[in-house]
Amino acid sequence: MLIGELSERTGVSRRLLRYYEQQGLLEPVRQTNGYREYCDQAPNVVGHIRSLLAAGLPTAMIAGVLNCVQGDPAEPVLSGCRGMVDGLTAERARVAAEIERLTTSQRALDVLLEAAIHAPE
DNA sequence: TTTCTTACA
DNA sequence: TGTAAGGA
Repeated sequence: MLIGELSERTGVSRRLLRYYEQQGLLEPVRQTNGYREYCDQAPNVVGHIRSLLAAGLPTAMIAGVLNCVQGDPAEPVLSGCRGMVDGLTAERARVAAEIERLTTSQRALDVLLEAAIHAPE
């Protein structure tokens, strides 16, 4: 299918679809006229890209994960990506650290707000 | 009509 | 990201 159809079926703009290609996330073949030709799995792949992006994964890592993610984006099926586990584990650790940092900020704000409640006008 | 690339707002 | 330009 051409970019227009893929765009309609995924709700992702043509512009963004071309951007995904630039990032190495999608690799459509080119017709003789230069038009991008996407495979039947493209809609699913785009779905995976969106969920992976939502998970906060950097595009560089998404490119790798896409090679072993299949099926409906709602219920991803992973196969043969043991090599990805380390990367994903590291990413999870990064997210956990971020949560800790934010939690610390939240506590600091709570202390301030608590003090504000008792502060005189 | 649809798509392509490049580049600017 | 949207959009315009200039082609195919």
